[in-house]
Amino acid sequence: MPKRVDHTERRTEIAEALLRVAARRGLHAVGMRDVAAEAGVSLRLVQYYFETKEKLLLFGLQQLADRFGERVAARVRAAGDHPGPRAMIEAMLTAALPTDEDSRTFHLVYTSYAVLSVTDEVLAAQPFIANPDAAEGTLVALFRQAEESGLIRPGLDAHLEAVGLLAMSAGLGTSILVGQRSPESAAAVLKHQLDRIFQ
Amino acid sequence: MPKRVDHTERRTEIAEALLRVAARRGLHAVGMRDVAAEAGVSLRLVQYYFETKEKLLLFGLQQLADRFGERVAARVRAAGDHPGPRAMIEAMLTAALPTDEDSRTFHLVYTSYAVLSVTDEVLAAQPFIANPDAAEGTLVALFRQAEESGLIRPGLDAHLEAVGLLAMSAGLGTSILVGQRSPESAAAVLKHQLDRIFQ
DNA sequence: ACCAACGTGGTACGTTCGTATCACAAAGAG
DNA sequence: CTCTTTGTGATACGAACGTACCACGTTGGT
Repeated sequence: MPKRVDHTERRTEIAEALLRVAARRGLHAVGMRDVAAEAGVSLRLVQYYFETKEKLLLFGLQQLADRFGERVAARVRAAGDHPGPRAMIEAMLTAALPTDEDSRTFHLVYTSYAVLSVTDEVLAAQPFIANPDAAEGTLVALFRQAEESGLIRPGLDAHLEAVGLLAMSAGLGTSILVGQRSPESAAAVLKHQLDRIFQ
Repeated sequence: MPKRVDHTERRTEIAEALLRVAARRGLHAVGMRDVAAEAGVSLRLVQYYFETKEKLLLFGLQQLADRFGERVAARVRAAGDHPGPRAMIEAMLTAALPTDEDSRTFHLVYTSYAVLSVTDEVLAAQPFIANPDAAEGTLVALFRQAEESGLIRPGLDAHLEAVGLLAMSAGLGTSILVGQRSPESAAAVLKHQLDRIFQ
């Protein structure tokens, strides 16, 4: 049976299983055995490809961030061939809202990781600063571009707007997740905010 | 030794211990024995006053929400004798930001509960809808009041503004918690947003 | 003064967790 | 054709967890 196997691919499959279980039962309740069962492999294999649970969690977080990046990129591409800054910004912000099962998973698991990273030092590492910072940078650039095109009233602080919008989007996402708000009303709030900034 | 004891008071003490441990090591890592040690009582007593861990968690969440309500109320009172709507709104929103150790605890543990409530049905019960909804209602009322006093430009949607600001505050709080943003810059973002709404 | 209920301690039980160990089959290298 | 490496299974181990059980001193009611 033991053909030579691609480690990276196998690790990805197992990490995907981890994310599925985490989405279903919560990240705190995920055990090595659950991941193994979900991936359809033995416990030993999970141990083999990720020596320790911590490394599995780390890889899973990385994977989650990567997948989300692709999701946002796809959304932006779907916004059209030459989308204006407003359309791109709206696509980015609404992509982060938990509207379908995939984005629900992302939001829930990512938030779980964020909570873990506060008390677990080794998990606090890269992605919780790098990833949102990148989104912030992109948003700032889009605002600057919109400003030069005269689409928004001049003199507004691109950085403050970008940070505020991202925080608002994240907060709305959480309230959707816990069932307090509908995705539609959250999108309306974001749209309202953008309406005030643009034109 | 067994004097007749006030159950409510004892339960409160134990719940406070739970919150302290949760703040230090994360809610997911809290065990009954940890709570007992932190409260300075035996494991048996924790079992005695809360028969099960689930009930302890539920009570702890209630306690956390109560304490936060008091905190916000104190902040609003501290804003002055006859604070304008703007000052009250700003007090409410900044009270939710994790600036000191107490509010850090609140934000972290509350977020942990929120994450748990998504997958744990019994925990999803009351406070995650009731509490934010109350804040939303208060904010809406303040906006209406400000509108009637002519402090803000007419025709703005009080509900959309309230929801957006609360979400922004929550999102900023999380980014402070994970170390991405400083409390000062988060407060500046909120202030900027309020500046645009008022007058 | 007795008796039932209350408050408290100690400890044991069954389960689950992450990790380690042992064994072995298949495949590439020489 | 051997031999070392790689992949995989089964299982064992020690710790920690939530909970249950048993014993005992104290208190208030009658």
